[in-house]
Amino acid sequence: MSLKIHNTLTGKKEDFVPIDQGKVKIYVCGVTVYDDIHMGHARSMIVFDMVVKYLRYSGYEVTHITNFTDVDDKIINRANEAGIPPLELSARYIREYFRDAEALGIGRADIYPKASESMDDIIAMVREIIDNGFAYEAEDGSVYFSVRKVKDYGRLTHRSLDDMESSGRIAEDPMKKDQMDFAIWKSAKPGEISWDSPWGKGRPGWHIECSAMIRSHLGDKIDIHGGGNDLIFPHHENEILQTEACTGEPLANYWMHNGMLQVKGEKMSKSLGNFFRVKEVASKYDPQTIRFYFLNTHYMSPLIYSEDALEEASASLKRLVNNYRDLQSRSRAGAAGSDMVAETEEARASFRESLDDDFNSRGAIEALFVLAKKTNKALADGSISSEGAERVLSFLREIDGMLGIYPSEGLSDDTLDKVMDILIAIRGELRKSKQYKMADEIRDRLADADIVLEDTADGVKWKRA
RNA sequence: GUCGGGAUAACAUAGGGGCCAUGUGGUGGACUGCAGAUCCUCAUACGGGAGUUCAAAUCUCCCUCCCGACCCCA
Repeated sequence: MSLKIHNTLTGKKEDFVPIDQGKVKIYVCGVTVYDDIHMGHARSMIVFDMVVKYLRYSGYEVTHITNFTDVDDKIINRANEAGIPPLELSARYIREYFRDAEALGIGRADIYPKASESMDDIIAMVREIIDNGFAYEAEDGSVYFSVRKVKDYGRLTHRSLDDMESSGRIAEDPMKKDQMDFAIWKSAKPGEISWDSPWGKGRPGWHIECSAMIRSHLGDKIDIHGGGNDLIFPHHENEILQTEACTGEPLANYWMHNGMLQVKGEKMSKSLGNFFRVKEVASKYDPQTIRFYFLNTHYMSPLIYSEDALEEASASLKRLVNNYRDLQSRSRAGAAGSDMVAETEEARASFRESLDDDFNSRGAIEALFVLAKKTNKALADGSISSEGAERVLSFLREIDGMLGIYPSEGLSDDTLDKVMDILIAIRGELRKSKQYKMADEIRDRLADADIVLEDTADGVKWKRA
């Protein structure tokens, strides 16, 4: 069984073969930091977080890089409105990004390069592209990539240059030799943030930063390049051209693109104004629920965002969490019974098989529900041993390193166990003497403290809410 | 228009030639002082049309519709 990845470049699912055995170099496009991130960004972040974690789980040594675009028109405009320097604005939203990422349980990338701090690499690359004859300096000091110089434009987009040119809505730019040419260096307008370059003061075009940062941090060629599918054209297409203009080699072997989050059938985006900030959503739903919501569907599928959908995710996840809590309760009980080896191994195999199949997290979660059904049954008839419960729990913790959907806090608080034993015993006496009012009050007040008491045929059980 | 991804029960989603898919919600039971959880049970499916096949939700072809990309975007 081996990992398969849907490659946008070929449009097919392919066996994953890394450049260096046992190692993976992955670059995931980050965000332009001029505002808080929204749920669409969250989807991409959670998806690739799962991808990176699964690669590591599978034994690969992964180097993961995600960039920040911190120099750009929108940042400049926002900064002007706010009356602060652009890099101060972007620095602020980088801080907010990390705050939100943490709230979503996103693991840290190895490096987070910024455009503003990669200027030497960028300028060197622009110069190299010019030297190799793929770009030209315009009268105003901007540098444009000459798309007609490459023979196979559109490999990722699966369209020919002529197709695109005839359908494009590109504003006429007198500086360009061909209207499909794109800026890799933009000359500065008066008073605008800029860096010195051989072509005068200016700043990088949007696509060049990724090409330059990948090259300086990961080398000429990487294994996986990821991002939202809205980046396929022109961003990723152009990254390919820029890098190849220097190296003569393909930039990445596998291109992965996540599907868009939609609101009422329309893409969630800043420009449409239909976005929900991670901050708002994270204040109402815990990170586990948000992660479950996104991972409960394949990363490439479109997903329609709604509060109802999150509520449903919350209800669904509760089933898994209840099962997890019940297993913890059984594990504490010191009971005899099945060791659950077969069930756990079956679930692990099924889980891995799904993720190996183009990171099908939905299928992996389905395996968890199947396992929960089996263990619930065993819990209901008391046929699972404490060791068995612990075995299942340990498996769930193992895979949760990737999914991040189970409760994060530990439950092995001996003191709490003892206190609960006492409370349950006292409440039992009350119930025996039919003092239900008092018994219920104990239960209600424990609920306020996020501890759930359940009266079952096998005695009283408790778990955290 | 050109490219890409889709259409699966009430809803949200997996699957991808034959075998009881998963969850939410709904039905009826079991358990139960109540509540909750859990178990059992039932119902509702593969956009439309041709074809291939012993067998199609799954393969092929055609059609319809939806979303996205083609200016910025995760």
